[in-house]
Amino acid sequence: MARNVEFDERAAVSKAMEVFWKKGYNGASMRELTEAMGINSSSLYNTIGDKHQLFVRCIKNYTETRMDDAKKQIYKTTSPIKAIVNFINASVNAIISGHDSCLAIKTTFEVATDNADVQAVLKADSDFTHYLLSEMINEAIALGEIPGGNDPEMLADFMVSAFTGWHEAFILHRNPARIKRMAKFLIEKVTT
Amino acid sequence: MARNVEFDERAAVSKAMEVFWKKGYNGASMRELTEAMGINSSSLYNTIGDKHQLFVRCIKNYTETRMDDAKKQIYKTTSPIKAIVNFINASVNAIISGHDSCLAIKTTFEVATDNADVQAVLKADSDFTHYLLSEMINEAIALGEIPGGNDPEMLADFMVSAFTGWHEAFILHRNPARIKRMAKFLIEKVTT
DNA sequence: ATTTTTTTGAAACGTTTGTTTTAGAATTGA
DNA sequence: TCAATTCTAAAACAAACGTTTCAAAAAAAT
Repeated sequence: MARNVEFDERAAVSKAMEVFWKKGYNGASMRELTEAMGINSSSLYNTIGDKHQLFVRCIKNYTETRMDDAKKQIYKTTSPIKAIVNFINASVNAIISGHDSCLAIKTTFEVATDNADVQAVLKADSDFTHYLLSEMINEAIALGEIPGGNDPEMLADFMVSAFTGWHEAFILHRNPARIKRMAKFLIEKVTT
Repeated sequence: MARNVEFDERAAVSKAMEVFWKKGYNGASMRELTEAMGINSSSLYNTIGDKHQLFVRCIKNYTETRMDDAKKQIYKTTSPIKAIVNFINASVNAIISGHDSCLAIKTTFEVATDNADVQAVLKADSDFTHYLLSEMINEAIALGEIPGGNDPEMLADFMVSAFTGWHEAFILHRNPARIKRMAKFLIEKVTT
């Protein structure tokens, strides 16, 4: 038989992801991407495929990494309500620590509107976070940590939506205090 | 002297705006834009300028139209609290009635991150909405329509952020009921 | 060691990109 | 009416786009 693929596909996708993150789908060129990945375009087309397929791999890599991190962070927390508050605070920190916003949100507005593949990946990511939060809220209610007056699924939706809005607010106003005040209010309204 | 510009600049910008709205900044080509505007590229470059200047004009047109509409809707409302609730419901309707999301939000994530001109236009729009909501909340508190326990500026921030999050949620899940439930919760938490 | 298969790098593919040029039509003020 | 000026349309611009081709290098299996 013959030789095997030389480059590390995982690492290459990770590099490409950074380019898409900074420039967006339409703003990133194949030349920038392959240069960042350290491979030739022929290698890319032979293994991963075209620009669209590469992009799908990149956002999958992004969402999977994020889902794993969320799981890790949740399962080491002692109580449901602490897990919820930690989750909110982690989101705040991610927003105000400056990195180029969130790739999933950027992609939702740039690509998901008219591309089913991409929309499905991002929906799955959103569903996962939604499920995670719903579970925590249900547990918190069961333990009497928060009142049961509101639908947990709605609360989970509301939290996820809030995070997205905070990202936009921070891009426009660059003011960490405003984000923190909103987070405080959200915690108060969700847990009491 | 000599002749005047033949085409209607206002109408042309409005047509270009629709193209940017659907395709995004990087996704829209000058040929698509000039074709939609019904003019030749030489006319465009002679009057408005290059792609970037055209884009700035388009988002200014978008935000100014929106600000005018908001003013009209507010000033014909009888009480502050009704104005606030109407504002939230108008936002919900805009989201679930399907149009290609919101141009301002799309642009915030695609362009505002690394372009100061565009960021300034969108920040001005955000500041306007923020001011409008803050005023209404202040009046509602003064009239005793809602409790004064929370900072009106923070509440205004929170509302604007929520709207953005709902846009994302609707793109991913296409479920009007989920948006309406969140709106009901927001109204409840802001007004009681 | 040789054959076989696949990867690789560099160059080239035809399009499309944003923008400019050029020649002529049009409209104004005198 | 005529000269002055500025508009418009079509074509052309170089550069960049996503993608493919092709010959040579590489490594697996026989």
